[in-house]
Amino acid sequence: MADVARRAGVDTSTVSRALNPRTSGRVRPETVARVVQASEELGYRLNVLARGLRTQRSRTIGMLIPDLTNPFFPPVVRGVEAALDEADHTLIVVNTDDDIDREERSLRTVVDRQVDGLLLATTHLGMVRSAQGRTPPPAGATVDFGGLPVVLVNRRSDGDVAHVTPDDHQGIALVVEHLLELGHERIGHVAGPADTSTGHARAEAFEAHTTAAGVFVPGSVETASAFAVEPGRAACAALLDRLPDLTAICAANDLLAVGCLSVLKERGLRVPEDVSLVGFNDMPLVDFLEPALTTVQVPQYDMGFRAGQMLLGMLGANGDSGGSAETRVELPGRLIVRRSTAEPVAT
Amino acid sequence: MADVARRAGVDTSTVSRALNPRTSGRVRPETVARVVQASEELGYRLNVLARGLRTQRSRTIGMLIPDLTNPFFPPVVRGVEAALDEADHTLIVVNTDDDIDREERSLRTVVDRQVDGLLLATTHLGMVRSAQGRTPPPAGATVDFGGLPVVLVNRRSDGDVAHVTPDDHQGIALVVEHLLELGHERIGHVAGPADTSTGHARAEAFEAHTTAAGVFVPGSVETASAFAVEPGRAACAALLDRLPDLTAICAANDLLAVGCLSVLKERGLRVPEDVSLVGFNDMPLVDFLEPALTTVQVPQYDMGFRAGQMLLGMLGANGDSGGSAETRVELPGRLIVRRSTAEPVAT
DNA sequence: CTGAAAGCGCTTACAG
DNA sequence: CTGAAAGCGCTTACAG
Repeated sequence: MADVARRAGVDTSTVSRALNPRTSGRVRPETVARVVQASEELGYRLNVLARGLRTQRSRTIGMLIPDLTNPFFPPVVRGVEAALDEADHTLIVVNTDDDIDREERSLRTVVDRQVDGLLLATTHLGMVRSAQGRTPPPAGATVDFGGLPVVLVNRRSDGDVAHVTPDDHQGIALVVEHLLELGHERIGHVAGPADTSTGHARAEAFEAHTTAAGVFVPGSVETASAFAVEPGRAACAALLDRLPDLTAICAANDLLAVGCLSVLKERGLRVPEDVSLVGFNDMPLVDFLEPALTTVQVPQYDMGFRAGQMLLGMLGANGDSGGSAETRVELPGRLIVRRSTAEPVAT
Repeated sequence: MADVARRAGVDTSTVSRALNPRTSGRVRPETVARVVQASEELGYRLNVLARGLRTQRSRTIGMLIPDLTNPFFPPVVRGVEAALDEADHTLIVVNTDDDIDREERSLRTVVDRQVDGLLLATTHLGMVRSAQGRTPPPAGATVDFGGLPVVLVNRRSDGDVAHVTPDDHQGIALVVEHLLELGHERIGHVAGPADTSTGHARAEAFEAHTTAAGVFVPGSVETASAFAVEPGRAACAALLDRLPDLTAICAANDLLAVGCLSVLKERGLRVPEDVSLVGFNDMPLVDFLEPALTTVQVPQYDMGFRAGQMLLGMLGANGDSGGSAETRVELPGRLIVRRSTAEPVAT
């Protein structure tokens, strides 16, 4: 920058003003032109870290996700990236492996990098409350990151933390309705872990909607230990053992549904002739399964985008000044009907 | 830091020395203890950005990938993260969408953030040469980032840029051998785009190995326009039209194989009875396809890990001082035999 | 409209 | 072993 100043024959402070769109109005147009030219000739690039040190804003956002390897997250991350990009912010994503210790370390890493805000797609909600400093940290949640703005992604919290999540109730409603219309009356639910807001909300929605329709079957909800294929297999097996006459299974996510599919086949049950099966998320390749999986498509990219925008809004960093100050958003899903659901065969 | 200094009754320079493991040896143990205690009481955390400004090392690495949404990359990214983590560096990943303009913008973003080095998993190789400043930038590759160390991931370059890639020749050799052993003699290859080093290398390997075995069929290589399902369908259809009597297809990647599988089924060809099919990468869910796909498992995590280590090595930032200075690594794959390959039926 | 000065939070020769 | 000083590359009141 000193070089640019010298070449343009001005002070560095003028270079700074000239090059900053927000302040370039205050400097004479000819001067701006001279500075711009000098900076281009020199190939000058602003050191954004130095700027951050001075302005106390790093224009960086930290995002914690459990596992990048889970296909649910990449589209979300891309959405966040897109939103941040518009406001010239950078994203740092860190994996936490769903491990509370790693979550704390990751949080520290990211906070130490002076992020301006946090996006949490992470499981252990206790952390969030602690983060906000609103309650004494629950056991195991000792990290404090001094009032940094945070928005939860794909997770809700019991406190009043901002979030954007899929609309689980609406999504499950779509599934139950679809199954009802086909004529199913004995429907099971392979639920996700109860300590995830998503697993919990979907199970709750399942009970609510089947009950409302008068078709809730006691014992029809089996909770898997994790959102993965193996736990899906185990839960489905348990469910089938308990209620062999189920004609449809609603899984809390596609991986769980894949687990169900595999035990169903193993037991000689045909999908959808004997048992209809529905997933959640519409992850890649699920349309090439046999049969192609009926599932709920969640607007993952949008979720990320909205979450990014929301956080930027909290920072006063996005263009639209008087934009909606909505702080809790639930995005509706879309039912994608494929081949894994059909009318139950008459018995 | 000033607060810590005051509380410990020392100068900030002493605080700095005491808290830095590399220099804490030079300060009296009691002083260190006092400083550490003060910093803990105050919850002091080093501002790594300020440190970076002073030391001219951000301890940050930039990584460009075409598309995080492609399941191939997340494990690679995790590997990189793991390697960097050990040396206390942070990763910034940016998507380029395989678009040359976005690649340049991404590069700029990341370079502007003062990264110490670059990991490029990106397609447009021209850029790399330009990056290294070894040749006049090819048309369209105008970005210059002044001698930053770079290592290519999953890509090779014609220059002498460091890289870590899958060993495509070895992987394809595994496939061809497997097919040969089963008795196939008319094998087709659905190749990836020729302008990707991976697509190119695999096609080359396919020709070399089938030729060496005396079973190369002229016209048996059809190049897909991209590594995706639809292009795989198109290429497979073209291949089948031209050579209806193929008994096996080797696809340059799993997505391409999925495309093949779908046209094969559409045409009433059974896999593996009529046509055997092999993919590459072993992406998630490919084992739940019908039939489960035989494929080559690439050590993605390891690739990322090695690449990260290599770059750290170039920066002199990793623990092991005299470590191997290998600069071009090709990691062997493993053939995962599942149900999509079998002996050809006798005619 | 522009310059001189101070300062963001650190590290590191340089003295002592 | 420790302090005082300078400086990394910026921005921003404060004068003029």
